[in-house]
Amino acid sequence: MFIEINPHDETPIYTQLMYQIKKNIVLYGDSLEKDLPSVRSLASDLGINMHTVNKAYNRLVEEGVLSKSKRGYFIQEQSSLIQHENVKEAMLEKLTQIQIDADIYGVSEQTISEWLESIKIQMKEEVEK
Amino acid sequence: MFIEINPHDETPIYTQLMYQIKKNIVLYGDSLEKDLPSVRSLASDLGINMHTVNKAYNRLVEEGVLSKSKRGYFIQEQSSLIQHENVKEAMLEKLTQIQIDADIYGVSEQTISEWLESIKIQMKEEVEK
Amino acid sequence: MFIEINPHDETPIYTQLMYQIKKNIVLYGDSLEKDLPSVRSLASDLGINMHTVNKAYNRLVEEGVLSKSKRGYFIQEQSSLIQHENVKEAMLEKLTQIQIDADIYGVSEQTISEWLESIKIQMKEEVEK
Amino acid sequence: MFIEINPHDETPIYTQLMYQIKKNIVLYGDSLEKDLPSVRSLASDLGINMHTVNKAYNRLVEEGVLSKSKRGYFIQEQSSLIQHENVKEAMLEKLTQIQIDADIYGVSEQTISEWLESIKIQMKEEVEK
DNA sequence: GTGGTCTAGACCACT
DNA sequence: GTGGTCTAGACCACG
Repeated sequence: MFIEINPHDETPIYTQLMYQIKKNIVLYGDSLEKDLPSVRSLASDLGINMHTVNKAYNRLVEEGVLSKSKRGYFIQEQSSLIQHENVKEAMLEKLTQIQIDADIYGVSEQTISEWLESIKIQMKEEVEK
Repeated sequence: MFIEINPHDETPIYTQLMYQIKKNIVLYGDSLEKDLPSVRSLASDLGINMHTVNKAYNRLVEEGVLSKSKRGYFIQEQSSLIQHENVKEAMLEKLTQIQIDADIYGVSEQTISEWLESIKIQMKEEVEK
Repeated sequence: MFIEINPHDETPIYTQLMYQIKKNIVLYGDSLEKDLPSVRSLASDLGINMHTVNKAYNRLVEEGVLSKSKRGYFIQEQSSLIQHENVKEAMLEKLTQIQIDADIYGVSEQTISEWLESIKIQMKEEVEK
Repeated sequence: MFIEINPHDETPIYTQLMYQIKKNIVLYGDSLEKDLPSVRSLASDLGINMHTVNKAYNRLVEEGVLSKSKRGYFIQEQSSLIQHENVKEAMLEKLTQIQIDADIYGVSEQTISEWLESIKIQMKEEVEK
């Protein structure tokens, strides 16, 4: 797990954490340890509070990305992931906002495609590091 | 201006307002009145707080979508819109999150394209109403 | 809202709160105020911490019983309640445990029906108080 | 004894164990060996901690389902089972919660009866395996 | 005044 | 040593 938190970012730490964890799963997939670091150890590693990690973990359990037991948190098999309605709604809202902003700022569809491509490339490069 | 606010939504009202105004500009463009309703009247029309309208207007001024004068707020000429760095960053962040969620939930690029299409169609239909 | 918390009960306070709120909705339904007391005021009324109330409220939002906005928490229209899988699973697990315990302790089906009846009657009586 | 433990489940392992043992008694009754596997052997068979098995056994002794002697744990004669107050209270609490959830989610009494039926059928089918 | 987030620290249940 | 729960208190965003 390679996790980076930017404390000066305005997006909540727990949200950053959620996406960092998802990113790790997407990038490293099956080669990752199935059991996640304990809330407390990850918290101290990242220099943040235990409760913040806890919130991120539990949100991911709600989303179906993780599972929890009395022994800790685990990465769910990707195949068993069912797309939750809330997640879809959140994606649609973001897409709508992107569409409106693109229209008003004159950002072409092609530009957006290029941005997406560069995001993907950047993610792939992180794997190879 | 056709503006709909959902006070029971989790997204801040001022954000909703910003996108509703942008949407109107995108959809109706030049056929719109250039001067916006006064802060007070819009607030009372929508049944929301004056400060909230103020915040939305001022943010849009910062983004370059509106301009402010002694006599009120005006829609900027679209041609003069400069893409602000903040806006681009916000769009990139949303795109990154969408990309990660799409990967982890197995949403194909095609599905996302379809979603985008339906968003556009839905917006066009609103014009014809 | 008539809410009673038993601090000596082993079931978590936030769980007790969840069921107390649901009970109020079931019993008093439409005659209830749609907006709930603020997390902080309810917390101080009950002599418990704000975060505990918060947790109960948010869980109920997840279950679809409440909705939240920037202005506070609201009771959802009962008609719009969709039964979440998690809730059904929890109910099934409880039923299974009840069934096993009933079998092993020789509690007849009739006795269980009687218990259920008395629970219902007790709840109705609380309304009339 | 056919015992299945799901270590990734949220319900405590010792609780799972307790119900699995009770289930075996209900299903196979007198045809079961009266003496239970030793704490150590069951723990290693199931790949769980010794203390966990111990806790489950001791709780069942408290409930009157098992008895303990120098030589190990034994299944009590069912006829001698006295219904403990704690057990009844636990059952009543579960029933109350089920009742409230059923009311609020619009689950009819008939549906609950059907669920109970399918639970019973499922348990019977396990015997025949 | 509303909730959201984050921190700090304590005690408990489970393994 | 794992997470769960609860408390206390601070600061911030929103309205």
